[in-house]
Amino acid sequence: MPVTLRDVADHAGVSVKTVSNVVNGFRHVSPDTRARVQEALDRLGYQVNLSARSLRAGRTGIIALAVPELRQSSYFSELAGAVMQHAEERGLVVLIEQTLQSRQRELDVLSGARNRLVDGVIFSPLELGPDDLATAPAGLPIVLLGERVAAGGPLDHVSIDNVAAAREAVTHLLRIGRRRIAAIGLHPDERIGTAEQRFRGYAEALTGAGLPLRRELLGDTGPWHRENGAACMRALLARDPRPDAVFCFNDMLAVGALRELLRSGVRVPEDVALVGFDDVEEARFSTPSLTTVAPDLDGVARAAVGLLQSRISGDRPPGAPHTVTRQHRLVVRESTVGLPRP
Amino acid sequence: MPVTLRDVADHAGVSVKTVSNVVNGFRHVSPDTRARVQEALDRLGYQVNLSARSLRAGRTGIIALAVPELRQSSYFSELAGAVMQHAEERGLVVLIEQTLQSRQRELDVLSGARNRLVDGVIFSPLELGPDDLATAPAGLPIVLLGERVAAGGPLDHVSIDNVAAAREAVTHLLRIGRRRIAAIGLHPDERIGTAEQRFRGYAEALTGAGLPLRRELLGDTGPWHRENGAACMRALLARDPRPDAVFCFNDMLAVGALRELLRSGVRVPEDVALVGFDDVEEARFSTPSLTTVAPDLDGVARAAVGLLQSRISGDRPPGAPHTVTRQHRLVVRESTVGLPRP
DNA sequence: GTGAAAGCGCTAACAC
DNA sequence: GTGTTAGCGCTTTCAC
Repeated sequence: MPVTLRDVADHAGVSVKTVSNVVNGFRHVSPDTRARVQEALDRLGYQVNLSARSLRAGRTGIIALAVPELRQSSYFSELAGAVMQHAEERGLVVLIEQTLQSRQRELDVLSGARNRLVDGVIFSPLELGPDDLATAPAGLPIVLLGERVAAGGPLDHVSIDNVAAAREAVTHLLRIGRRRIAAIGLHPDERIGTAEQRFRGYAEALTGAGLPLRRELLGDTGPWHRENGAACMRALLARDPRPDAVFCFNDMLAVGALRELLRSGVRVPEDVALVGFDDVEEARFSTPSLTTVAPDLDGVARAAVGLLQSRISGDRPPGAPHTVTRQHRLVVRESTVGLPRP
Repeated sequence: MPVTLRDVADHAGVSVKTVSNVVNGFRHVSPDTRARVQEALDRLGYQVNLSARSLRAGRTGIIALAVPELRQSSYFSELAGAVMQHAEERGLVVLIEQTLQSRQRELDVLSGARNRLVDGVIFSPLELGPDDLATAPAGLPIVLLGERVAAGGPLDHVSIDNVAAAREAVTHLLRIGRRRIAAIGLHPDERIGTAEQRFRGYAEALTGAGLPLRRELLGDTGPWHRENGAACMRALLARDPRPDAVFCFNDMLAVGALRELLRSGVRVPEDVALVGFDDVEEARFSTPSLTTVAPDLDGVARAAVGLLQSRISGDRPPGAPHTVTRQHRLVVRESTVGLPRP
């Protein structure tokens, strides 16, 4: 049987209000009373009932993080770790929600149908576009991550400059002399979203160098998982011309592509250079290690939690959405420049 | 302003109770009333207030999953994904808690101090031992994962047979002719826990083959992260005798060790064979791919959620702890047997 | 089949 | 400085 304020009050011979004051560190309590109450608190092992407090306060202190999935995408688990860390610093706990490539599940996140006891949501959508945002009720604070929904929409938004980052990645490949640069990770049915932006950066870099976009070098995939990277690489290797470099839209695809290249006896980077995106830990430890775009993950997480909390606390009333763009940098490793010459 | 049952009741011209009946699918409501209420529900966009329902019910439908961290250990993020999936099938949501190698944080998990609005906890401890379990209040259902707290303790417990699994892994190395088999991941200060059990299996396999335990082949590490695997491997390579095989206590260590071996020009598996533990996705995609012990992760997750729910629902009153041991199998890949002969 | 009322545990408002 | 009271939104008796 849980111990209530009432129980403690009875034991200490005071009112519930006084116990509440002590529990919440209210200043104006006589030392004598405070001591007596504290003793009763300890003896009975009182713990606040957060459901009751939440009901009263209209808040739970829980925020949701809605991501596609944790199992096959290291980026999202690293992101989750970062978000949890920054949330904790602000006294929030995080409830993670997997949307699992389901449009319906993403809509549920937006409407709050799935989690009605969270104060707000940090949401990395995969399926939804700007039109769907109309269904977001004004009541639930939402911060968007990633590029699925373009900046300028009705919601707060944190991202990096994906177009510029992709352009830099491909420019690096051009600079080391590659000309048949393939891309892996295209989602041709999408007009918006991260895939589209990274493709745009890729296309801009090629065009800027006076190179054509070649259909044979464009690798469509489903979800950005390792096995899809491998399958896509296999398809590219069978085509003519063979690429001499590959820009993968995330590191999972790159890891899969790398596996396939090495399995086929293709040398990396001598025959084919490889660039990924996200800079997950795994990229530092593959052989060859992976050149990749490193987003400021902690900056993204911190900004997202901060924006969300400013909405929850009411510091920023609904409307006037903010867009935060965090830094990124290209981390050059062995998959493009090879081992350091001894 | 959130819509309450009261609001809906007023709009539909019925009592709060009737609306509640409709919301909860109570059978004995006349079709006519039900339709009118439903219409009001839809029109006003009613959503239940879960804080209120939780306060009333004494339950929140949230369970916590307390793990060391998500960012550097793929195993725990894959585990988290699996737990979330099985929890959802049972109508529960999961709040993830990182204990970050902190003894105090683990104690807080146990006492429920950190999360007092969860109905129960699935807990994978790293720092705590059996003695600490005394501090677990009977009120909060807890299911333990892993071997930190030996079976037979006061709490429900789900794991695999780590000793047997480690023995099989090392026996495989013996069978392919290795004799100087090193181990990476020892925590020499610990008397219990996963490291101890995997070491025990390692030792049993060697002893069973009539081989001595050699101090030079034992690699102590801190946390089981990639960089520690690399550092530990570097140390082992500098010693005499050089190992001809390495059993890493998890896949992160193995990935780090592999990186270091390849960097040093050591051929895997020809010069040094490598075995990991956990079978994270990354192990399938490294080159060479990693021989590793695959625990029945879904089985573990399902059992943990099931045990926890049976405690929460009261199906199993406090006491009479269950221990569930799930299967494992050794997945043989290139890091021990090389590429398949064409 | 439907309604009235009590109360889950807490905190804010107000009295003393 | 401390106590009393009302009420957050819901579900659960118990009447009708």
